[in-house]
Amino acid sequence: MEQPSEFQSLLEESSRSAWQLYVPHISVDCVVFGFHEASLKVLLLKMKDQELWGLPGGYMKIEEELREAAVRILEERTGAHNIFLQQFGVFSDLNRSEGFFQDFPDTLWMKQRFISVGFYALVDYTKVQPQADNLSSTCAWQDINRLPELMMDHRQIFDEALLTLRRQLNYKPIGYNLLPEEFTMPELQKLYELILGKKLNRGNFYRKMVGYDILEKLDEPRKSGGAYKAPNLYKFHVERYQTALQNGFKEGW
Amino acid sequence: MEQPSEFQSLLEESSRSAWQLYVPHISVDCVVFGFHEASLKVLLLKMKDQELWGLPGGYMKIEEELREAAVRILEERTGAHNIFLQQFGVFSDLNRSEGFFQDFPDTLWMKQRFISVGFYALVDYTKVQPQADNLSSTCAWQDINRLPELMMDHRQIFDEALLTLRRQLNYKPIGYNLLPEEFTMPELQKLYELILGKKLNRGNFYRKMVGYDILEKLDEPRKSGGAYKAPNLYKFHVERYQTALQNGFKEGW
DNA sequence: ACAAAAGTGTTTGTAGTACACCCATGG
DNA sequence: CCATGGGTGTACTACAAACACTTTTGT
Repeated sequence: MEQPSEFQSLLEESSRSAWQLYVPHISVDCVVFGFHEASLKVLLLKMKDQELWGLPGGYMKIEEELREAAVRILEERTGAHNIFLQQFGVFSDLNRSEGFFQDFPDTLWMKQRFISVGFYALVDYTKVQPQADNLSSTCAWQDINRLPELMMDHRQIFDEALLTLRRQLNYKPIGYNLLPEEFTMPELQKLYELILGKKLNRGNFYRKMVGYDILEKLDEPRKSGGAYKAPNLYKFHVERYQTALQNGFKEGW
Repeated sequence: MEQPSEFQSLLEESSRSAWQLYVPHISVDCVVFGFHEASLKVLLLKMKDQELWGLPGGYMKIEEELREAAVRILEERTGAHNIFLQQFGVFSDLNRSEGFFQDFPDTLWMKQRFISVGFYALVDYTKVQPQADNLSSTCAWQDINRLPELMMDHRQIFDEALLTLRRQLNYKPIGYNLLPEEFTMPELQKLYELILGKKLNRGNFYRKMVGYDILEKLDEPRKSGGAYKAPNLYKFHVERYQTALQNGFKEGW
């Protein structure tokens, strides 16, 4: 008999309390988007003793609702509060975790069949302190265009999240949640371009954003240590932002 | 001690086999839309011994995926095959079934906490034979504008389904699944108006539909037993329909 | 001078909305 | 003739897309 790996010992330890704490068969996976240095990032965990990365996830406590579980998981992983969360799909393939757990004992909590509910989250990169959990060695931001290989069906979950984010760009408070309090117009445009995966015309974008009447221009431009003209700073006018979102920026028919 | 009601006996009977057959804590609820006599209908079940109605639903078998479970449930309730199914949300409130089952014994399968995944379905009214299940006395179509009181959170589930249907009207094969093989332009327009809850301009609707290039006009008009001019019959050109849907009829940005 | 940012103008094309007109046809 | 259905014309509006010009500002 081989020695169980350290990873397996950890799984077994978490497993013991899990049976009491959580509702079986149901899990939550979160796709956390952040925006930094002109690129769109996702928060990933590198599993201990494994080359694979995974999405932050967890289980639903007996007395919890799904969304509460997602909030709790995200607060543990990011330290941030008031995170924008949106459910986007359920993943129930029979064999979705088969490959990953096949070498581990059947009594593990994690080896049950799980139906996973996907949430995507939008966070202010500057407010997040990525924290690994007890099964992972690292928690880090990764560029969405250069993702490492992901465990189980997490790649599919990520793709679905990004697709949903794209579709909801016109209707949901997306800039508001991904940008710091104060930001510049080029930053906002870059963010939109990254989400949509294509260039947008600057002049048109400017007019459109100003036209929505949800931005407040601040008096002072960014005190740039860099070169060239300092860009104007903006912040969202929260109240008008909320009401604009009620109607949606636009809809069909 | 009171006698257990007939309804309770039935619950207890179903309960016994359920523990072996199904994955606990996970259920499926279906909002089945049909179109008939110029109104939009939903398939509902009237619970035995109860005044309340409920959505057709069920549980996921051990070796089943969620969608397969929904398909099975719908085939049992409607007799129809190849039903268009779309997942639209997860309902996980802690107390979502509390009120309904409070007078029944705690050992009942149904009294567990369930996380319910909502699917909406679009069916050809003429192909459906509503079938009650063993807990319900009636399975019947109800006008969406005159729904009876629904059990648990089924009203909320229905509302969410209708909202999703409305939003997806431009992107998904909605007319195709709700109408019989052959239909007239006024019928198609009426369907759209019912889903959207508002009148549409006839001329514009006609041009738009013809412009999508997914309809085939048939040689013969409807041999109307009624009065006035016989309307033209159309059917969907399945192939062009599918490709048009790939792209979506329209998108933002 | 240069490069980035800001603001505005113009043109073209497409799509939705509203209204109106004419024809066809079955009773 | 009338009510319904079919098909088209047209004008107004909104918006997107592409492009261009100007001005401001920090190094």
